[in-house]
Amino acid sequence: MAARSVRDVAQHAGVSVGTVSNVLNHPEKVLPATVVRVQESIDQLGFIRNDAARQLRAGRSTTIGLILLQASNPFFTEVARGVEEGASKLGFSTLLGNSAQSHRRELAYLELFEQQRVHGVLISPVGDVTARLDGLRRTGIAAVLVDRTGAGSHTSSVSVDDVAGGQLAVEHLIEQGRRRIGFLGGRFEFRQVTDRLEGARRAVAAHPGVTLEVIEVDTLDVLAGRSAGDLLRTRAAADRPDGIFAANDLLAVGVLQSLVMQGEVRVPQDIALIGYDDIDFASTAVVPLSSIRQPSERIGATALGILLEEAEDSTLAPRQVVFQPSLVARTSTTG
Amino acid sequence: MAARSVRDVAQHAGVSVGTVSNVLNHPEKVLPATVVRVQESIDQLGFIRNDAARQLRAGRSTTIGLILLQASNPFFTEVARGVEEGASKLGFSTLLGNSAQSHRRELAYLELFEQQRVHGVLISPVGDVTARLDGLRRTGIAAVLVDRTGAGSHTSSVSVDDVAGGQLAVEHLIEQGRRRIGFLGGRFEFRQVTDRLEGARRAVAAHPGVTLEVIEVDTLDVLAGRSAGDLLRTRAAADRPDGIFAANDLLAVGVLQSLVMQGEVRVPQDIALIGYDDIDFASTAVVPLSSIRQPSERIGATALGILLEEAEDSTLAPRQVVFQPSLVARTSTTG
DNA sequence: GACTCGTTTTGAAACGATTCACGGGTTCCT
DNA sequence: AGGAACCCGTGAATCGTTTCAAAACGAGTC
Repeated sequence: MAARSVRDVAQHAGVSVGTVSNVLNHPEKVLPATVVRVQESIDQLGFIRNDAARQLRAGRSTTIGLILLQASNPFFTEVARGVEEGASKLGFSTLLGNSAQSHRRELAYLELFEQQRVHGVLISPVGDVTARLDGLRRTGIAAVLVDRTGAGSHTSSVSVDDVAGGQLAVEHLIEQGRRRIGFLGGRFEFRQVTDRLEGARRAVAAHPGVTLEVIEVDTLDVLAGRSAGDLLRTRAAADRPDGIFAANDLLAVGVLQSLVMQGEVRVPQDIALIGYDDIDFASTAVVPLSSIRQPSERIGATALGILLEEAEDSTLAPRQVVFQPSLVARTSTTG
Repeated sequence: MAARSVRDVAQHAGVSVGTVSNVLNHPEKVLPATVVRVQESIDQLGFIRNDAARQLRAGRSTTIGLILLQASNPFFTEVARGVEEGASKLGFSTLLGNSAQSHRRELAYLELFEQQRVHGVLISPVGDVTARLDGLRRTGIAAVLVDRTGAGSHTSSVSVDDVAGGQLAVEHLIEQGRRRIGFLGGRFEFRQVTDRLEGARRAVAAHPGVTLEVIEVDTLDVLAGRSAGDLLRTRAAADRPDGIFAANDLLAVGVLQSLVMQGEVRVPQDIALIGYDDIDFASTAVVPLSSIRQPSERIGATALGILLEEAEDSTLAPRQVVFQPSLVARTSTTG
């Protein structure tokens, strides 16, 4: 019942509403004694600012809208954490939406965020949202793409160089003396996957005598990895790869289970194995798994930074930040 | 720049602002022809409702505040998904806060949510927030506890019966013929852990001849499980448990790796193993892991339901809903 | 033509915080 | 003493939406 307003506080403290507002927002403009008196009234009445009224006046909120492609993916969870921490430090809150790879849901969130007049939008898009984002910008809402390059559009972006990641992985395998590289992956409609393969291709091309075999799977999970591993085990040792680069860690863990469980193939002695993403489970796998690590939290924090700058000054030229992934070498490649 | 308001739309369509508002909220009260005309103006101008103004008028928002104990924990992620999906279906949005087990952050979120005049608050609390929640309720903001019982307070709650879960796990081991049960766990300051142990105790007590050994670990992760497994392996077969109940799946996976990797101890022939939580990795472990499953999404959805009811009618008596966990039997216990 | 009903639309009054042009008061300078 | 400069505080106007009493209109009835 007790929803106190500035008016109540003003009355209680014997000042005008304007003064109460100034105590809240520009205390330096108010006589210290008055500040104290008003503050006491605020505490006594349990007054809490009504954010809706603030926003209405201000024209926009202090909330950042964040739309994730897939909330269950640890990579995005970490990106979100980076955003959230940075935002709360600066007094912004975060409204989180999970598009779950649905373009429809993604658009619904954009509409919701526009209704809320959010301060800005961070999005790892499913479909083509450039037009929609341009529309937002016209109404004064900045937007930044996450984990996708915005090259060619008016939108800034923060992404990771997956080609470099693939190259890093395969070059590491080659350095460990491997000559018959296998790329394990699938769902080539995802840019991430094709980029990683492209990186693998480049690494192989730079080293004469090294061959690349592409082993396609239907999904990027543990079970798919395990069946791929089962298949590899049936081959003659000379006929199978001596180094495998899996498009993600789940696949790699599956392969690992299949190879190691039977004791026939040793990792890394017979086959060196490297994954991608460096999920928590990579380091605790039966054989600690080498992987490629993306600076997920930094991606989120950086995207937030750019977003806030553009929210202040909409004339800034769009920027495309591309982070470089890094190699995490563990037993599965180094022995 | 172009932030159209109802006034703009009204002018463009040649009607009054009241009519525009009615088209938006009570279209049945407006002549169909007028609805069409107004709708066209809305589309042409690209008008988007200002939510802040709506909320200001309505007195509260259509946002649900959700405060999670630990966003990185899959259990809470799933709870959040349950809340989020239910909410968006009903036209509510979700504001997500991660207290990360910090009481300070938890309080900060509560304050933020009160400023936002959220429709209601769902919280898995760190510290004692009952007083704060009572305060919220007095200002018309409902609150429901998640994954913690609110017995004795004015607050409704939705939780899981961890005692029953522990009992279920150990009874399952006993049914499989195991007589020397080991409970693997630690951090006994967490109610969850002690409850699960209590459940194990009860199951053992109900079966004469069955013994229970508590094996304490410092953390609840894979590495701790692995060292515990290493320790067990050094014991004589007759002297070690023939059935192990781990306080969570991470521990269980660690034990599994240690036991199975050396080939000395077979799971489940020599030692049957069951975990808790049924995380994704349980089913894809080297030996598919039996586990206790909590209906996480349903917890979230149920909590949301109660919250919305209480938000409509604040005189409702608080309810304490306790869900029963279920057994997921896999190879690690059944062979 | 005057009347009543019922339907549709109108427009002003909220909601609560912020802003800003203004007024009253003091200090300091000339 | 007159006035400029400054400091504090005031209160009405504003943001955009919803609501609701009242007005406008049309159709039907006597």
